[in-house]
Amino acid sequence: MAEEQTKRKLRKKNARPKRQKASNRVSDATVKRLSKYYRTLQNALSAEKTTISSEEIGRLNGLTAAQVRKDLSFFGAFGRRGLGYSVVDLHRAISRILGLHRTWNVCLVGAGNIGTALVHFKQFAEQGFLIKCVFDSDPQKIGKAVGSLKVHDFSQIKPLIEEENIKIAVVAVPAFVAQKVVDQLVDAGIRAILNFAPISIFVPKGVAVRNENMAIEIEALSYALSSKGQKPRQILTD
Amino acid sequence: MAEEQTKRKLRKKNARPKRQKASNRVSDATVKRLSKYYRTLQNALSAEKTTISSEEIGRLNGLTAAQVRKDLSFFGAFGRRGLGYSVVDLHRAISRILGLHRTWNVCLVGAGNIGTALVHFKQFAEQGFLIKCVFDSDPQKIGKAVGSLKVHDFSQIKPLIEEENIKIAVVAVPAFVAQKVVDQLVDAGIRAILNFAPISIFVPKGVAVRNENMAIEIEALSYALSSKGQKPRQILTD
DNA sequence: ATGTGTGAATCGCTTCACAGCT
DNA sequence: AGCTGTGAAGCGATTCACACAT
Repeated sequence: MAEEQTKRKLRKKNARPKRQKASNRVSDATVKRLSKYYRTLQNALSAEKTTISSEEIGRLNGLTAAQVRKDLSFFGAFGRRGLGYSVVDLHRAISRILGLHRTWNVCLVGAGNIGTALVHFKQFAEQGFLIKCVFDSDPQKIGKAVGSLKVHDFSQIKPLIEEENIKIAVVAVPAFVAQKVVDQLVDAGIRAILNFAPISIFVPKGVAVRNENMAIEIEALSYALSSKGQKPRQILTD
Repeated sequence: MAEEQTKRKLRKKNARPKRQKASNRVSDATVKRLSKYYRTLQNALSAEKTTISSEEIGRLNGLTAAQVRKDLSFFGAFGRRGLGYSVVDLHRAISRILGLHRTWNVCLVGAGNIGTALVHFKQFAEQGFLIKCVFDSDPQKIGKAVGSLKVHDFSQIKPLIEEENIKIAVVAVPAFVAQKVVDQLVDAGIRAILNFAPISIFVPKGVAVRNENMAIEIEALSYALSSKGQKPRQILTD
C-alpha cells in the first residue's frame, strides 16, 4: 500500500513486550511484481504457450525463480510440481488477486499537460481502468473537452463520482494544491489515489495512495551518473 | 572441531539473474528519499526558512527523523547538533550529491502520446534535465515538430547524441520494441535510461535504468481496493 | 535544552535448500 | 527426473537509543 500513510509515531520508551506487528500483509514489492507476472502471462497467452515455469517468469523479469514462487505462494498454490504453471490458470488467478477481472471507473483531477496525456493513455483502458470524468478548477478549462470527455468543475466532484461509482482518482495537479485536492477527494468518497504531484500527500487509514514521481526517477539517474566510480561517504561538506 | 566445512555442494545452481555484490552502495530507497528532501528544502527556501530539523523533513515526507538523519549520514555530516540543518547548505549539499547542480542534456525516444507530454513536462527542465532531441522510427512522425523540437529518425541517434553530449535517454516506445531500442541506445553511448515501456529491459553493467510504469501503480491500487478486509494467505491447499 | 550522528537492535524481504508431488 | 511450495537462513534496510555537540 501507500508509503505516505498518515503515521502516528508514538514514543515508546520501555518497549518490554515484543509487539506482535501482525505483518501478515503482503508486501508492496510483491504486489508490484505480481503486475509484472501478469503482463508476462498476457504475452505468454498471446504466444499460445500453455505452460510456464517460475524460472522463465523470473528470467523475463530479472528475478530469481524462488522470488516468483514465494510471491505466488502468498496467495495460494497455483502450479503443479514437476510441470510448472498453466498459463491460462495463473493469468486468471493473478487477475483475480489484483482485481483486474473487472473494470474500474476512474476520475482524473487536473486537465493540464500530464492529465491530458493520461486521458489518451491506452494501458489504463486496456487493463480495465476507465477514465469517466475529468475535473479542474480553472474556469478557462471547465467546459472544454479533453479527448471525448468534458472538463467539469472540481466542486462538482461528489455527485459525479457517486453517479459513476468512482473509487479511484488520478491526481495531476500542481504540488501546492495537491493535499487540498486529496482531502476533498477522500471526503467525496475516493478510496484510492494515483498521485502525480511531486509532493507527499497524506490520507486517512483505509485510503490507498501510489505516487508516480517522474522527477524523482530521473534524479536517481543523475545520481547514478554523478556517483560513478566514487565511493559514497566521502566528505562533501564545505 | 566441526567437520561440516568439507561438505561438498553438489547442488550447483545456475544462478543466472543479477549477481550484484551490493556491498557499500547507497540504497536506491535512500536516493529516492534524497530527492524528496531536496524538494522539501526547495520549499523551505521559498518560505525563507533558514534552519530545518530532521524531524520536520521527516514529517513533511511521512518518514521518521532517524530515517532522514541516517540517509544524510551516508554522505556526510551536514547538520549542527542542537540546531538542525541550514536550509541553504543542505539544499546545496543534496543538489551536489544528486548531480542537480548542473544541467543534463536528455533525448526522448518515442514521439507518441506519452513522449509528447514529456516534452512539455516542466519539472524536467526545472531540475536541469533538458530534452534536446526527439527520435522516432515512424516515417509519418519523422520531420514533424513536437513542441519546439523536430522529430529525428531513430537511426540518426549516434551522431546526434554525441553532438549534444547526451548520456540520458527517456524511452517511451511500445513494449515489443523497447529492448531493441535500449540496445541501440546503449550502443550509441547512452548511460542512463528512464523507461516508460511496460516491460523489463536489460542493460550491461554500468548503465542505469529506472522504470516508470503507470499501469503497475494503478494495479496496486486495484489490489488495495480488492483485498480490503481479506486475509491473504488463506488456506487454499488441502 | 535541543537535535545531530551513529552503533546496535530489530524488522522484513530475498535467497537457499530441500521435502514432496507429478 | 523435473519443478513447485515453503521453512529457515541470510542479509539489507529501518528504527532505537544515546553519546555528543551547540
